[in-house]
Amino acid sequence: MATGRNHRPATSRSRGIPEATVARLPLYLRALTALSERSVPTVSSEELASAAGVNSAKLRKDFSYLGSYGTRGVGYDVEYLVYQISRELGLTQDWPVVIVGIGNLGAALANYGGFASRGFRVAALIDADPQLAGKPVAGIPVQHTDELEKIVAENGVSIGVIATPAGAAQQVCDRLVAAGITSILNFAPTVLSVPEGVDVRKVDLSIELQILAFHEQRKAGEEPATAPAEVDTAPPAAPPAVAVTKRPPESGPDGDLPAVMPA
Amino acid sequence: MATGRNHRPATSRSRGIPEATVARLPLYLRALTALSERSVPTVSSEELASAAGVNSAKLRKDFSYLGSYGTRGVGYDVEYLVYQISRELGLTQDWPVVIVGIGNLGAALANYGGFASRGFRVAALIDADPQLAGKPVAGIPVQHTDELEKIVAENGVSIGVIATPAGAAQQVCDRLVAAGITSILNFAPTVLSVPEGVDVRKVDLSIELQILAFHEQRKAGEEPATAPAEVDTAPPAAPPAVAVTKRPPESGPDGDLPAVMPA
DNA sequence: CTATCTTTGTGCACACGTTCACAAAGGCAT
DNA sequence: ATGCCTTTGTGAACGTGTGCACAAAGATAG
Repeated sequence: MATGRNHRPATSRSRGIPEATVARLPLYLRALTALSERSVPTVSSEELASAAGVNSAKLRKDFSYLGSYGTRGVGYDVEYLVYQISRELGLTQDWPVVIVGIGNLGAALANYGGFASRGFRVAALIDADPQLAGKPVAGIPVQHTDELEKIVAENGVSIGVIATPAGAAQQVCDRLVAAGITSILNFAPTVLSVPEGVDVRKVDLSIELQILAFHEQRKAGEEPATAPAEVDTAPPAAPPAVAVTKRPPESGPDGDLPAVMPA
Repeated sequence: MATGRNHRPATSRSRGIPEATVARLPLYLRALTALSERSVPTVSSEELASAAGVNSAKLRKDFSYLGSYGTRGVGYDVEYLVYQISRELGLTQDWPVVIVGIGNLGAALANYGGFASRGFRVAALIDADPQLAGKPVAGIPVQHTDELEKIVAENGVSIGVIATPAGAAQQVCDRLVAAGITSILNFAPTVLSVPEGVDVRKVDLSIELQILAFHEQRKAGEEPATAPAEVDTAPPAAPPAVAVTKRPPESGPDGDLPAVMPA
C-alpha cells in the first residue's frame, strides 16, 4: 500500500516472500501466541488456519515460503513457529517508534497496550501545539515538533506514525523522511508522496466505511425489502454541461482530521 | 477482508465491479471532492490519478466499470463524477452507525469529524460499563449494552463499529449480527466469525506495524550499515524437540485491547 | 520391519489485478 | 469542413494470489 511511487513489484524480491503472505504472518503469529499461552505444543495446519480465519492450503503454502517447519503426520511446533515468524517479521529486534500528532487518536495510540508487547516501543510523542509540550500522555511527555529531527536521530527511529490533521500530514511526512525515517503508518486521510525506498501504509476509517456502504447497498438492492431511506439528491446535469456549483473554498476534502479529534 | 466465510468470489457479481476497484473509489472521491471545492471543472485521468496516488491506466479502467463518464480529448467532469461515485458507493443514502466500546479509541472515533460529512451518522454509542451510561461523548450520551438490540432495531442501523477489547469482540459481534447488522468494522485485534451475508472489515494497528517492520528489516539487511540493535533471543530448539516453556495462562494474544485504552 | 494412517508440502489450473499500448472519439483551430 | 491534437476506453499480455488434490514424509502400532 505504499502510495508514493507504486513501481515496486508486489513481491519482496530478497527471499521472495509474497506480499500477501507477509500480510498474513501477523495473523498467524497472533493465533500461535494464543496457543503458546495455553501451552499447546503443536497445531495442524487445519486448526491454525481456522483460528486465523484462513484456508488451510493457503496457510501451508504461506509457511512453505519460510521453509519446511512442519512435521508430516503431526503438524507444527507452536513455539518454534512463533520464533520463526517473529524472526521473519523482524520482531526479535527493538523498533523505536515516534507518534506525531497527539490529538484524540494520537493519545489513543500512545495508550495502546499491544505496542510494547511485540518489539515496538514508543520512543517519543510529538505535537506542534506548544501548549502540549511537556505534558505527559500515557506516561510519556509530549515534545514539540521542533525537536523532531533530533529525536529521530538520537533514538535511531525508523518507523513513524502520523496522526495529525490531513493538512499537516505531508509536511510532517517530509520532515520524518528527511530525518531518516523509512517506514510510515499514516492515519491522516491524505495520499502521502514519499521518495523511493520509503514504505507507507495507511489506515483510513472513512475509506473502510465507504467500502462497507457499497456492499451494504448491494445487499439492500438485491432483496426488495429493507432499503434505507433514500435521500433524494438531484444529479448534476450530464457531463457536457460544465457544472458551476461553487462551494466555500479551502478546507480539506474529508473530515480533514484523521479518525480523531474534536472537529 | 471479510474473515468469517472466505468463499465469496472477490468480485461483486451484481454489476461486476471488481473489489480492488471498489476499494479505490473512496480515494478518487476524496481527490475529486478537493477539486470540486476549488471549483475545478474538469480533470484528466493523468491529473486525477496523480492526486489519488495511482497509475492513470488503472484509474481509467476503474472508471470504465462505472460507465463512460469521460470526454475524450478533455477529461472528466468533476461534479458529475463526484455524483456518480457517491451514488455507486451508496453515499447518497443516510447510514446510521453504532460504535460499541467507548474507550480511548471509541471516543476518538465518535469525535471523528469526517463521519457526518459523507452519509455516515453516529446513531449511538454503546458501552458495557454502567459508569459510562448517560455520560456524553462527542455530544452523544453513551448507552448501556443492554439497549443494543433496541437501538439497532429502532434506528435501522446496518453498520456497526467494534472498538472493544479483543475478549469482548466476538460476543459483541454476535449480538450485533443477531440484532440485524450486516456490516462490521472491527478495531479489536481478533478474527471475528460471522454468518454468510455479513461483511467484516478490520483495522489493526499492530498488523500494520509488523508489516512495516518486515520491510524495514529487509532494507536494513540489504545495506550493511544502520542495522538496529539486534536483540539476541535464543531460538527454541529445533521443531522435533517439543518445547515446554510455559507462560502465565489466560490473557489475550496481543495487547488484547484494540489500538486503544490505558492498558 | 512392515503396514497403516495422518498431515505436510507443492504442482497445477484458474481467477483476479495491473499495465501497456493503441485505436476510436471528440474538441479546436484554421 | 478538414485535419491536428489530446485524452479516453479497452484488448491483450503478464504477474500475483488462491485453492484443489495428491504424492511424499513421517509417526505409530503391531
